[in-house]
Amino acid sequence: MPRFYLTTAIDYSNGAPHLGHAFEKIGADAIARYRRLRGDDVHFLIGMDEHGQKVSQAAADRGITPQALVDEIAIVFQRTWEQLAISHDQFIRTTEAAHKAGVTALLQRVFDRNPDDFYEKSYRGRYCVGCEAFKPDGEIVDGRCVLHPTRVLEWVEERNWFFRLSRYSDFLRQLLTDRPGFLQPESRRNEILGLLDQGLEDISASRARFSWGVPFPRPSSDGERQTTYVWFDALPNYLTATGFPSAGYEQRWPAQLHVIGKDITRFHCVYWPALLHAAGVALPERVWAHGFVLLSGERFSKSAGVKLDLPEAITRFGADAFRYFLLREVPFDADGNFSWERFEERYTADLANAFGNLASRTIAMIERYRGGVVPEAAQAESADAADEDAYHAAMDGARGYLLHEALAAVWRSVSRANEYAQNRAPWQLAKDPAAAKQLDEVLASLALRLARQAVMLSPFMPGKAEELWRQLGAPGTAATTPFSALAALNPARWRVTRGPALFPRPTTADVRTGTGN
RNA sequence: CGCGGGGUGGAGCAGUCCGGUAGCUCGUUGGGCUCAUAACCCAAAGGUCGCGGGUUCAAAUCCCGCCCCCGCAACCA
Repeated sequence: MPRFYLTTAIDYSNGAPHLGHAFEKIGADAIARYRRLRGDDVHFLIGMDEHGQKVSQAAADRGITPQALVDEIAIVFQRTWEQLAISHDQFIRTTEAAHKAGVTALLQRVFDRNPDDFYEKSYRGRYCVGCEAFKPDGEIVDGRCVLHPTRVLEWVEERNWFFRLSRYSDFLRQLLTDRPGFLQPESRRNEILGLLDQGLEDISASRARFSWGVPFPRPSSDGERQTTYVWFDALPNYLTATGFPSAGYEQRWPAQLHVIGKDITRFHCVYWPALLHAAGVALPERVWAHGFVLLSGERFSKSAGVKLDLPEAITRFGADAFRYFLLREVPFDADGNFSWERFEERYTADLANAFGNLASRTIAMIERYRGGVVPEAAQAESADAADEDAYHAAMDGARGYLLHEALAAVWRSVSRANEYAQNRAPWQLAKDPAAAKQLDEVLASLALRLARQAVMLSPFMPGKAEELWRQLGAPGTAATTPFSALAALNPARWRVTRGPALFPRPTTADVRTGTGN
């Protein structure tokens, strides 16, 4: 059974989860669920990045300990992931003892194997607490950081540990060249190659200014104990989650896939492989950098504040519809827009009218014409081979993870089923006793198509897929019906049950007030 | 200045790598069906493919120049 260890970026404990966090989790979750249906041994990791000066400062402002603060935030995130039916197998937090021990061990391995890779250097410049970084002149306007104009830049001189990233340029170029699939989509790979062409500078690996983090494993020459800098703490979570450095971590590592936002490709495709290489640890197999969900064409930012209430957005049409909308509307390899107008359009057209109604009419006809039992048919045709191929081609990773294309393929098959119903007109066949066999064939075919669609959609809308599966009277659950079993699926004798509408049409009140399903 | 992405019927997008009737969804209009969530099916109208020039028998697609929008700009998820 092939292993499939996938991760998302861990989220920074800096407020409530927003649409961007949700998009990444939902996309990765669809991939995880898809791999399970293929029969892979999936391990799906998500988590929190809980260290850093911003956290300790925010905690101090509220008069609580940093640990109390991140505990609180972790619960809010976990509740949201539960609401969205994220099927992660593990939730890592960088404040866990095992993680901290893993980071220490990883850095220690670098010291052991490449003693020159960490060195001390003085650095002098203006420091932005918002960015937790020194700012070059180009990013300073009126003495303030352009990203955090409300904060005052501090003039700081400190001696830190640095990582000799510059010596890994060739290694990284080689990595991206030899393994073109290591980083996708292509545009992101080109960006990183361009970055490498400009040459890499060494990066700092420790901070003296705060202690909320993992102690850097080696004291400075003056005896000071610094704190590991964020990326050297956060990135290793993927590795420490496997139990590294304890024996057996290689059962899971290396990861098959890191799902990240396009803004942090540099850290995942430059810093991270270089660090692992320096430590002599295997590299992840691939990185997928998705785009952003924009709100009316603009990126929402931490500093600009959340512009969309996530819990409300999820409850408005339900978690399944929310997942569907995001993954259908926003290409997983590029940016896309979120708007209520589009959401309502897609909900009504795709979910209620096309798909929900297909299920409704099919089940109603089986009840009305065949007493609620799917008839035996000599040939229940599926006729959706091309769409199913397209679905898998979009999902299996060969071209990346084009979730929106996979959904489009399923909807082609939904349209085809509605056309089929129209053309075969079972309501006419039902009037003619001599056409009984034809009617059986049409009803069985429609039931079969719906069942296959339910399985294909279960990675995207696990709740509704299961509901449809139950209404069809299909055996077991959609989530445990592997793709390999679809070819032999036969709906004969399933007892259907007409339930409430799968996706009820929104009422005017829903649209206006934002309540409802 | 630089790097990346984008500018295609009313809206949102595909097509551009490998030139040759401009495609999809929504919306609009007309028709059909009546199993179904006033859903479904068929058809039609609607586009100087950002602007200008060039290559070519032929360009949304290749080349040159320009305009506009968005993001990044080395240590911010």
